[in-house]
Amino acid sequence: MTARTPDSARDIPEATVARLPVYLRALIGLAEDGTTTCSSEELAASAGVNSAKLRKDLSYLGSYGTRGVGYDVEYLRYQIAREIGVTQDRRVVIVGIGNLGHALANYSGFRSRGFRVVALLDADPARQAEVVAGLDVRSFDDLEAIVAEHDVSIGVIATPAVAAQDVADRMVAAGITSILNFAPTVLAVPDGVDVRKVDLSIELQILAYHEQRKSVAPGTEVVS
Amino acid sequence: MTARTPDSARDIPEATVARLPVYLRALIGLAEDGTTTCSSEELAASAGVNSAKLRKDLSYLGSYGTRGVGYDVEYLRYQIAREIGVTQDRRVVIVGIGNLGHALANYSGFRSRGFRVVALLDADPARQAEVVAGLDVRSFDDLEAIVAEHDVSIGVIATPAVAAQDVADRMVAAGITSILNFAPTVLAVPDGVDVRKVDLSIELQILAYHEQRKSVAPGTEVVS
DNA sequence: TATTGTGAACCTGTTCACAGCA
DNA sequence: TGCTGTGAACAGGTTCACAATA
Repeated sequence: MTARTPDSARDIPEATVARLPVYLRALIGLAEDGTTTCSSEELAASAGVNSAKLRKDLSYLGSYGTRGVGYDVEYLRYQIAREIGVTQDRRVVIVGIGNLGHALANYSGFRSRGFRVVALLDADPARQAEVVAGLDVRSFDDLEAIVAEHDVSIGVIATPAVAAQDVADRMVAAGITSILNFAPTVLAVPDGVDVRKVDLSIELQILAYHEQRKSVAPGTEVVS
Repeated sequence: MTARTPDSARDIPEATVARLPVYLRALIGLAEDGTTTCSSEELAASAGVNSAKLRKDLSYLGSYGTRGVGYDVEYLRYQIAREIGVTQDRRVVIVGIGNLGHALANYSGFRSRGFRVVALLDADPARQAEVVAGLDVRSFDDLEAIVAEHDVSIGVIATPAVAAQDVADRMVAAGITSILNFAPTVLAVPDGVDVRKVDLSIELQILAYHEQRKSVAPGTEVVS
């Protein structure tokens, strides 16, 4: 008597959602190698997880495998792509076309995964003369018009930290509900807006912590 | 009778370690604003977490606050910096000087947080003519010599996916035990080597998943 | 009195181990 | 027989609520 959608189970755990793109990439790799069927063990190895976790994750989507055989690579690939929602194109704007913005604009992984960069924006008029990755760099003031015109669903912030909150506020006001933030700052946004952050210096500091602990000889911690 | 180190408690949970750099940044911001003391509530707000979590996290480091008063900003800042290990400089090499490698080499957050980029390496001889961020781009073959000479502790991989595993293998062989991987691929490394990955297209796909679910009207999931 | 530090309860995520099935 | 799918046990992380205390 449990209510279900016809085509996809609800309530996929967040940790599973974060791994689905990894599985998708692994499946694309297997398909390119000509593999048509794979076991949970093989796919898990390609994705860098253990097979129990993989099977548990896939079980939240449905039963797409065959007992005693494994998974059909193309079929599972399609099912995961549909679940993530990368079967339809998503429009992206990038704000802040410095070094990082350049790199993001030129990143080929966007196109190949259903994301289309429709505009590059920068507040600095000097940068607005440039053409990057085949797109004119436009004024940040055009944000609202561009979001409305292209039905933009994701905003990428690659500005300095000091500008990031203002950019986020403007994005939210313009109707964007998903933000990927590369600026090293905490963003405040209303409920219903998703923010994910990518923070280089935090990643380095986490590595530094573990590095520091490695250099201490094991057993040293016991003290009188 | 529990054994302890004199200067720092062991076994800090991984989730806490990942937040310490955020607290550190928040404290630096407060210090710049001239704040000398703050409550867990204030610091938590700056860091974008709730105060119970903040206090629990800090409790793993020791008792650095004063009941009824709060935390001394400078003192806590130093304690967290020491715990993370950013009080001593760490040497970094970046391999793969394309768009992203350029951006990383020019990123100012490195220096300000105790990380020093000592070399930029690329396998493409055409790129080895360049000077980026004041450093010559050198041949990837120089990796071992550079790691030995500068006591490099962290390697950053910003190459295409296809080259990343080879680069990681060479880094590990050269003695690097911490890797930050920007290439969209799963790296296999021996035990004792830490890898953290930053993957733009995975972040976008996670956002796309949530975006897709927002566009479905709530309550739609109940069927027949 | 105001705020920290923390046991206990709760929740989320992972792993185990095996029943179910092609 | 071999591999998936999953309940149950376990581990890790978060939140609550209050005792400890400057």
